[in-house]
Amino acid sequence: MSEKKKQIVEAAAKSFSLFGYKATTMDQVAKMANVGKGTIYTFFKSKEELLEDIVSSIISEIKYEANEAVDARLPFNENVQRVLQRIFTFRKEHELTIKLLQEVRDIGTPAVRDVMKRLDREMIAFIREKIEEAIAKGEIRSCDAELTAFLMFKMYIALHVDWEKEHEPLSPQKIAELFDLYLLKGLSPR
Amino acid sequence: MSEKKKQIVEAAAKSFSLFGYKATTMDQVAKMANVGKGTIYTFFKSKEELLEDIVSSIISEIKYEANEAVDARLPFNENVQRVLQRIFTFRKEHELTIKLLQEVRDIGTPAVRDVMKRLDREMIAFIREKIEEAIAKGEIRSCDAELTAFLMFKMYIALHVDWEKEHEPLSPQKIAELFDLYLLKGLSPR
DNA sequence: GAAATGACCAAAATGTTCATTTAGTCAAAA
DNA sequence: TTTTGACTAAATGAACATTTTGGTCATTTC
Repeated sequence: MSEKKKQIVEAAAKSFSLFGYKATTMDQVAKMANVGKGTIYTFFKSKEELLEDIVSSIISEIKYEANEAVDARLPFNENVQRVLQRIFTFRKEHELTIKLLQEVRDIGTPAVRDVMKRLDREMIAFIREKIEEAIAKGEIRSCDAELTAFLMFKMYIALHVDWEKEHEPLSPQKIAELFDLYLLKGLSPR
Repeated sequence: MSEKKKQIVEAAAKSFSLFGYKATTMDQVAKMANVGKGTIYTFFKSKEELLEDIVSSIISEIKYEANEAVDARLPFNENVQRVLQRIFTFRKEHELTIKLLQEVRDIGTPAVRDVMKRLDREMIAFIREKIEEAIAKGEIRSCDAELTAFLMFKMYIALHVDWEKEHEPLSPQKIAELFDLYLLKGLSPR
């Protein structure tokens, strides 16, 4: 990747993270990246594409981290927990992700909404792969992998995000325990 | 309840249902109810309180219907399914509920958002009661009833509402099956 | 001559003004 | 005592002016 492009992406990521997508202007990005505004448009055809590119990097990063969390020697239920925990820890600690999720909640910027939806979809697809692998290996009984991944994801959001809106947060141990009790007991091999 | 009050409540419910909460004016309600606007304020101290009163009725109605769905001869897992199905069928078919949920989604009227949140909370409280009864009777193993009710509710929304945003809708049978497979298997008595 | 640039432009966002609408009140009527 | 609708202060939104901003492209730079 060209040096200029790298500067642009870094500047944009920093500005999005500091001020949000909407509040970041292309002039701002150009200035922060020390390039002319026109240069940005030789690499990206629009502001939205710049955001998409950055979010694609985030997705790769999360997938990488989630894979790091997998330990082939552990059973499926422990690994799926580790993966989900990594994904949501990332979501909760990564500056840019936090800012973008805030922006969706508070302003609802359509471009940001779309891109965060894609992030969710890709996370579900990632979990789905893990489930399919586990089915192939006979670690869990056969099931609709897409649906199962979807439910796992939604359940994790419920426990990790929604519950805290009206109750005391749950400890990671508690979440793991609940996840095991409710979702995984139903998937253990017959 | 006085005749006038009944007229007012009916008119308001009809107007909220047709035009939404925000687009309904108190003059409109007064006209539809054939009363002077001032009369409304002898029964309700504000437009918001009028909405709250109407939603309270809806809550009672749903609770009544959900109780109707319970058959004491059936096991817990079937009853909880029947209750949840009734609750969500109501949500999906009741004109006023539909309109108010749309308004929250499209405009985000704060008063409506608050009142629909209360509806959710009360539904969770209702399910919680059923769970506590089942625990007392030894039909299911002991668990955090609030948390379990919360998860059941969230899972039903995921299957009934969220899944359809990007996939083919699930049949009621399929939902029941999934619910049983994932959530209830983990609750069966040891 | 390929890459980079920033002045430029149309369009979108934002600020401003002002007439209309609306939730809520209260003196008068029923 | 109960009901009412004209009234008011506040909220809304239509209309217009101004500024900002994403994106382009003729010109410059190396």
